[in-house]
Amino acid sequence: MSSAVNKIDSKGRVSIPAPFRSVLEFQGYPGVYLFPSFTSNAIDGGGQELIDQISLSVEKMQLFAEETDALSTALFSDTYSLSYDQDGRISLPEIFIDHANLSERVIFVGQGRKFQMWNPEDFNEFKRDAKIKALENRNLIGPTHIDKLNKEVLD
Amino acid sequence: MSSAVNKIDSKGRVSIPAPFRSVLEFQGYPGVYLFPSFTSNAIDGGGQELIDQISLSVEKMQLFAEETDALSTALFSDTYSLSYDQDGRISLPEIFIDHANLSERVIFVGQGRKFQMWNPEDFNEFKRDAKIKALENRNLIGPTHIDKLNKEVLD
DNA sequence: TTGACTCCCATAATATCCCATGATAATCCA
DNA sequence: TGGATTATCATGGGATATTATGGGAGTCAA
Repeated sequence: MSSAVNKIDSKGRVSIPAPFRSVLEFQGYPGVYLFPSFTSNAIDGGGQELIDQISLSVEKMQLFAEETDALSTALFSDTYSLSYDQDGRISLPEIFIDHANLSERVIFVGQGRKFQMWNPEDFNEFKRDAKIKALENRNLIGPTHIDKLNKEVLD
Repeated sequence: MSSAVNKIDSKGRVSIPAPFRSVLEFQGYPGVYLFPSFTSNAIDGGGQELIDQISLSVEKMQLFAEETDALSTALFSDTYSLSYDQDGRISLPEIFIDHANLSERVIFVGQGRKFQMWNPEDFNEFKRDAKIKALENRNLIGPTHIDKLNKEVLD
């Protein structure tokens, strides 16, 4: 839960927000696993638990061996394990910079056991769209004062 | 239900009123979950139960799976879990200050298991409007001396 | 060498801890 | 019962700790 915007400095380093670090350290090791999100221009991150969980669900699909190979290749080939320095900073591999369209600032968005890193502007847009879609959907179910709601939510 | 107006001090701290704290602690942990209200310039607050309620209402919207994920990401990114200090104070993230238009004072309005935080003036206005609407509705049902009632209620 | 990456330290801003105070409410007791 | 003593609470503020960030200096490899 929660989100925080941090700066990418001239050396390409960025601080993992302290609250996120304590969760990661609780899971075992002082570092993060990062991989590009499939569904958006964001980076997914998490600790040991996240990786364990992913490998587990891949293994469960073993019936379809060929697909599983392809899938785990796709999943893990771009996964990096980055340990952060004593100040809690990592330096982002270029592939993530590209994938998430990052430049000066990153927003860290908590999602329970994992988190995402976004270009802040992209995330705002994403957030706006998500709310609009939700409101449109509500409108299908029962007529509401959608203009008013839009205004409230989008402000 | 009760309400209380507390001060935001120079360091940005505000006391959670003691009666509210005892409800929160009863729910499990010495802290609050806060998020911006969908429908007004207020902050919704509560314990664990409140979070469960959010996830529930997201699910109730019957969106497609990706839309559900997107919406909960969007909502949770603005949801903070704040533990208060031994004096029962929290310091408010900037996003809440902005959303609820807060400056010097906050009014805590109890609503059963959850509560809202408002700018006191905004809340008065909201209350006034709500009463007017209620009166207008009554007027639709059967003619009443609405002007007189307005005067009585608003004074 | 140059560039990429560490490790280490400095600093400013913020958050947290801890204690003091005044106000109000609750309790006690002769 | 009424007045005095005790809690509880909101608030202020000093001291300390944490955090994000900048930058110097060292390491290693191409």
